[in-house]
Amino acid sequence: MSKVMEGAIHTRFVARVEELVSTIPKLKVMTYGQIAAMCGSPRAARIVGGIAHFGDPNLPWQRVVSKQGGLASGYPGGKSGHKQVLESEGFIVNDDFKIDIGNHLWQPNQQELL
DNA sequence: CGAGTGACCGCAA
DNA sequence: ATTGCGGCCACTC
Repeated sequence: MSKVMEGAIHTRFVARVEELVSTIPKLKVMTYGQIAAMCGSPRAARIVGGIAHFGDPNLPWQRVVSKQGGLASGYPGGKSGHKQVLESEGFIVNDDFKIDIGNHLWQPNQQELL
């Protein structure tokens, strides 16, 4: 993977992604593609994944999932670890390591709409 | 400039 | 429904 995130280098894109992730409230999740789109690159979901792996560990990366609600294989402890973290936050994780994003999906825009 | 990387996404069979 | 494959894009060397 590009060593962008490994070196914890803050590029424009990375900064936006991290900032966005930091705004995800509890019991809410965002998809990689969604995040990428909001950061200006709808097709850069993979990049977001890379940032998730090597980005700021203080951020709630556990609230970032795939579009199908699938957990992250690269999460510390694997999907199992990811699952436990989510469950500890109150999420309901299936045996398939998936969550119901339809029920938890967070859309920052709705913040303004309120 | 060209090639390689990946916690993804979407389409085809 | 599941599996496989290719494209994708920000970034580095």
